Amino acid sequence: MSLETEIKQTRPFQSESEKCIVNIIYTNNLITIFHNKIVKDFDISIEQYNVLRILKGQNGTPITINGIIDRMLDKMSNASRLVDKLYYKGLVDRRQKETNRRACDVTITVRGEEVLDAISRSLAGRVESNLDMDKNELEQLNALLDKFREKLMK
Amino acid sequence: MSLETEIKQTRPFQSESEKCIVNIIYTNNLITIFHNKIVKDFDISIEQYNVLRILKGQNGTPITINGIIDRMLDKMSNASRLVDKLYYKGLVDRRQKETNRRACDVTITVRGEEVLDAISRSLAGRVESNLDMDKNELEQLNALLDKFREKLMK
DNA sequence: TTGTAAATTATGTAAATACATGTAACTTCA
DNA sequence: TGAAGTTACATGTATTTACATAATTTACAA
Repeated sequence: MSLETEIKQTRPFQSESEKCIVNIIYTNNLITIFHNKIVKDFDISIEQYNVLRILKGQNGTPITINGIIDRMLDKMSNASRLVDKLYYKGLVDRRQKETNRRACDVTITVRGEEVLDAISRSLAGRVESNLDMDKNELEQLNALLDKFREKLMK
Repeated sequence: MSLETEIKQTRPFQSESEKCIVNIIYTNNLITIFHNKIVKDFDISIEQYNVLRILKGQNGTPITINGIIDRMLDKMSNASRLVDKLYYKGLVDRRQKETNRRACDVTITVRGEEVLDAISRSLAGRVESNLDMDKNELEQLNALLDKFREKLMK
C-alpha cells in the first residue's frame, strides 16, 4: 500500500522530499506504537528504556546527566526526572561525583540490566524478527537516512 | 558522520535492522526539531499544523473528527482538543452535521489557510530546500521506508 | 581574595498528552 | 416502541513535557 493511501492523502505530495519527510514521520510513529506496546508491559516509558540502553552501553562506566542528554535520541525530555523515576524503581544508581559536586554519576543496577534484557528480547522477537529484508536493503536505507540527515543539518 | 558517532554510541549495533530503527527514530527527531522551530513562530503546535494540512487537503469538503483521526500521522493525540484549540484561534470552523447530530463538520477558515500557507512556505524554504539529494535517491528512500513498514506490520 | 560568569542539575509551572469515562445520538431488532 | 448496544465526540484526571528559573558548585580574571 502506498504512503498516500495509508495516510488517506488525497492530493499528491508536492515533492519527493516532502514525501520523504512524511514517510519518516509516519514510519517512526509505527515504530513508536510497537515500542510502546512492549515497554508498557515492563512498566517503564520509551524514554526511560532509552536511558537504560545508554547506561548499559557504558559497560559500567558511570555517566552524568549531561552525558545522558548528549546520547539521548530525543533531547527534549527532562533527563533529571527520567533518572529520578528509574532511581525510584531501583533500575539505576545515582551519586554525587567527588571531583565535581555539581555533577552526578549514574549507573544501571543489576535489576535494571535484567529489565533491559527482557525488553530487548521482547523487541527482537516482536519487531526486528519481522524485518526480513535483505541486509543490503537495510544498509542502503541506513545510508540514505544518514545522507538525509546530513543534508538537513547542512 | 556515522549514526554511531552522532548518538555517541560506543558499542556497535547488534543488527542492521536495529540500526535502521534507531536511525529512523533519530532522523524523525531531527525533523521534529526543525518543524517545532518553524511552527512556534506561528503560535501553533505540530499536531495542530498537521490537522490544518488535513483540512486543506479536503479542498473545502468538511471532515469529521473521526475522519481527522484516520488521517492523522500520530493517532495518539486528542483530535477533539486539537480542533478545539484551532477553533478558538479562528483557524477552523466546526458545526454539527445535520444528518448525524453526534458528528461534526470541520473546515479550515481563510485565516487558517493563510497561516498554513505561511508555514508551508517557511518549511519549504528552511527544510526541503536543504534536501538537495537526487530525486532517485529520495525515491529509493521512500521505497525502502514503504517496504520497512510493510514488513513491520506483517 | 573576591566578584562574576559558567556549568550542572533540580524544581516550579503551564500546557499537552494518554487513557478512562461520560454523554448524547443513533441503530438494531425483538 | 423501546431496551440494549454502538457510535461520535467531549470531558476528567493523572502523568509527562517544555520552558523558565533557581540553587549550588566551579572557574577564572582582576
